Amino acid sequence: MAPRETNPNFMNGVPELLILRLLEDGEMYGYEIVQAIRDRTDAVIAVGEGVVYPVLHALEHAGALKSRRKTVAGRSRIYYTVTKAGTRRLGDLAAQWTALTGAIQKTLAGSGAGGRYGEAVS
Amino acid sequence: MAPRETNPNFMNGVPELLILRLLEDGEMYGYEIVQAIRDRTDAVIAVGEGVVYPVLHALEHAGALKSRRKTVAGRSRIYYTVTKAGTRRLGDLAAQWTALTGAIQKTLAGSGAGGRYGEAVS
DNA sequence: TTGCCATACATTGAACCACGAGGTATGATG
DNA sequence: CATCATACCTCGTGGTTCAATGTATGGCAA
Repeated sequence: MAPRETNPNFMNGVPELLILRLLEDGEMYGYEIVQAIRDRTDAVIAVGEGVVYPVLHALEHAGALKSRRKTVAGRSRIYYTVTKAGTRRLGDLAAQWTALTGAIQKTLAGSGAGGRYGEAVS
Repeated sequence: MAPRETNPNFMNGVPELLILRLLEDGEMYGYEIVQAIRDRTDAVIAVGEGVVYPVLHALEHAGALKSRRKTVAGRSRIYYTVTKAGTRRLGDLAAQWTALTGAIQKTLAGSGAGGRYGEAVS
């Protein structure tokens, strides 16, 4: 038989994708990102700080982000910016995501004459 | 502080969704489902048997599927059919999935004038 | 007739990611 | 002066998915 070959962790890294995309529009700090995601998705997606901070650190460590400290109103913030490598990574993740959702969408829409689940909800 | 409230396991259950959707078009057996998913998605999504069988058992246990044994060409197969409860479940999952991808899509498309990541790939 | 591969079922251990809870510290508000 | 919102961080847990492995049978070729 064909030697297994399934695609590993096929739908992870969405927080990473969202974070990179938000930062693409301008520098932000962690706490701000948490709220931005909640706000822009009408709370459909709400990642906690326990998700965001580790991702931020990992991305910086991987060279996809760079940070600078800044103190605003006595508050110390760490602003993150996307590097060139980060933009590439964003492109990759976005492409993967598009392929994945496309495939699922296609399956949902299917060819069945009966119920159809691929249409918009509202 | 605002009592946390993130949305738990926000993108799981995709295999379950696909399996239910496939079975909606007619009864199938496990091994067949594994290949159907790979075929219909052009191998973009490929779940292993180790994913499919447990899901099948769980769904049957939950009353969303019912099964019947059938021997074809000396091969013993277990065919699964969606129950009324399964159809409901499928509807729920599909709605969740639509909401989720919609939210992500919106964020990807964003308002940024620069790069846009929400468009189709090809 | 003896391997070998595809079919067809199933289980298991590890890996991974996201989650929630908790922890520190400061400024504003009452 | 106490409480809340800001702002950072880490750790343990839990749920899913993964690859690997196991069993058994049928078809096909050497």
